[in-house]
Amino acid sequence: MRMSAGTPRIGPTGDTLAGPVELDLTSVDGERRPRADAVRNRAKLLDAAARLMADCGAANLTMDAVAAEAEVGKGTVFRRFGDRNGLLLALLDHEEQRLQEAFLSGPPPLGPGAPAIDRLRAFGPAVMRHELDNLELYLAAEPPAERRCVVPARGLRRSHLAILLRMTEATTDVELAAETLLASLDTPLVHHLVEQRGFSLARLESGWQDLVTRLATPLP
Amino acid sequence: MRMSAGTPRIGPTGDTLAGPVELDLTSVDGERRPRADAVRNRAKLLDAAARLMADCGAANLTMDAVAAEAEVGKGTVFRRFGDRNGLLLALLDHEEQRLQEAFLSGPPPLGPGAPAIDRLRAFGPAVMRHELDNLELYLAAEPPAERRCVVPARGLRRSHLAILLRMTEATTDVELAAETLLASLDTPLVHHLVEQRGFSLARLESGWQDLVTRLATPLP
DNA sequence: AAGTTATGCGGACCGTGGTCCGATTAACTT
DNA sequence: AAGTTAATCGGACCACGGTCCGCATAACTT
Repeated sequence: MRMSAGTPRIGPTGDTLAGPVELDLTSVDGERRPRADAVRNRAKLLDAAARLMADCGAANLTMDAVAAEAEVGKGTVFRRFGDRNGLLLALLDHEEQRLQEAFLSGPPPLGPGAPAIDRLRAFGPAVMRHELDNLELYLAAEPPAERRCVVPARGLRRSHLAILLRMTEATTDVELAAETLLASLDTPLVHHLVEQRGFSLARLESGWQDLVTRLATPLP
Repeated sequence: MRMSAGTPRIGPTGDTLAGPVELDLTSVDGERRPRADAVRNRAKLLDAAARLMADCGAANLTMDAVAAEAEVGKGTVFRRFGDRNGLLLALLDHEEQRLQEAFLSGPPPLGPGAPAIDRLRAFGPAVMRHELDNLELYLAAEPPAERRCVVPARGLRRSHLAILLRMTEATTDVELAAETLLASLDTPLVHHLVEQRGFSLARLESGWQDLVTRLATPLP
């Protein structure tokens, strides 16, 4: 459905020697350096999207409108981001990176420096808070069923959890436990619990702590 | 968004006595008995939808096509089911009921008669198997983010889990634990684990058992 | 049986997501 | 500097989900 990607790639580029060093920089695997207008347009589009999002809310963010606001053809939007969801995901990326920094290299107990179990305990609340802070975006960018589990951000969270779990004395199937933890942080779920069912954030957080404890403690 | 439902309802029906008994049957709360052609069309639509689903797959199930196949106007489809998702949900309903019967009144250990902990242990595998059996439908009928947690089927599963959990010696926040369990059975998640990540069903099942055990066992 | 009402019907209509292909132009070659 | 190539651009185009409103008719009233 998406691009054949089967271009033979028998290099008729500068090849053997011509633009040697920087070619390594831009093309790790034979990729092409993107054209100047392409990156310019990408930036314009993201900017326009963010602006419209702020003004009209995510629901009214139409692809046509983004294209118009960015003064760019509609086709360009789809070329750059694949589909509406891709655009939203790209927007989300920025926020997500801040979260990632926090648990990859931020201060303990979330970041490195604290015992794994404490980092695990801190992870849930951090994610919940982060997602509730950027709720609209996270809800709007929710991918459709099949792709939901494959979104890169999820992958990172997943392996982070798995690594931490493995450092505890847990006897469980670590991979699965990570999935379980991940699932319990699902944005729409958390949102629903807080908004429609009246769970306090504190309750959710202590629920998370409890879950972590139970998963990281060997059964008697 | 859906019907005002504010009709005053000062009963100009047969009222005080005319069609007394069956009126109670059809109108529990003053509701109107649906018109004959309405129920006929509803049936025709569900039938047509099922047929198309079997033939072309869920992805190609367009509302126009269903209307045409049922020899009915397009408006009727939307009137009856609200939106595409409503139609899918209605289709799903039938299968879901079979599952519900199984854990509400079927044979133990899934149904009543076995200790709560065993029923809990049996619940996960039953749901997973059921959803994987009707995978296409369950995936297609996945509601969009906001409504996902509110779908009736989910409510029933939730309270069932909560009730069983309360019957064990669990010390946890039962409501939350039920949500966690529910989340770990999410159809797209299970599907993804099995298909893309190569988890065996057996592994998922024993993962479920483990999770139940940990949630239903008091912490030391 | 005929009249009245309000419920359901149907298909023209609209907005939006997504595709396609000819014109355009950046990057590389000579 | 001019030419070549291949990727980008852009907007006309399409399909599908969802709405609307005048018409038909089932169910109730007399």
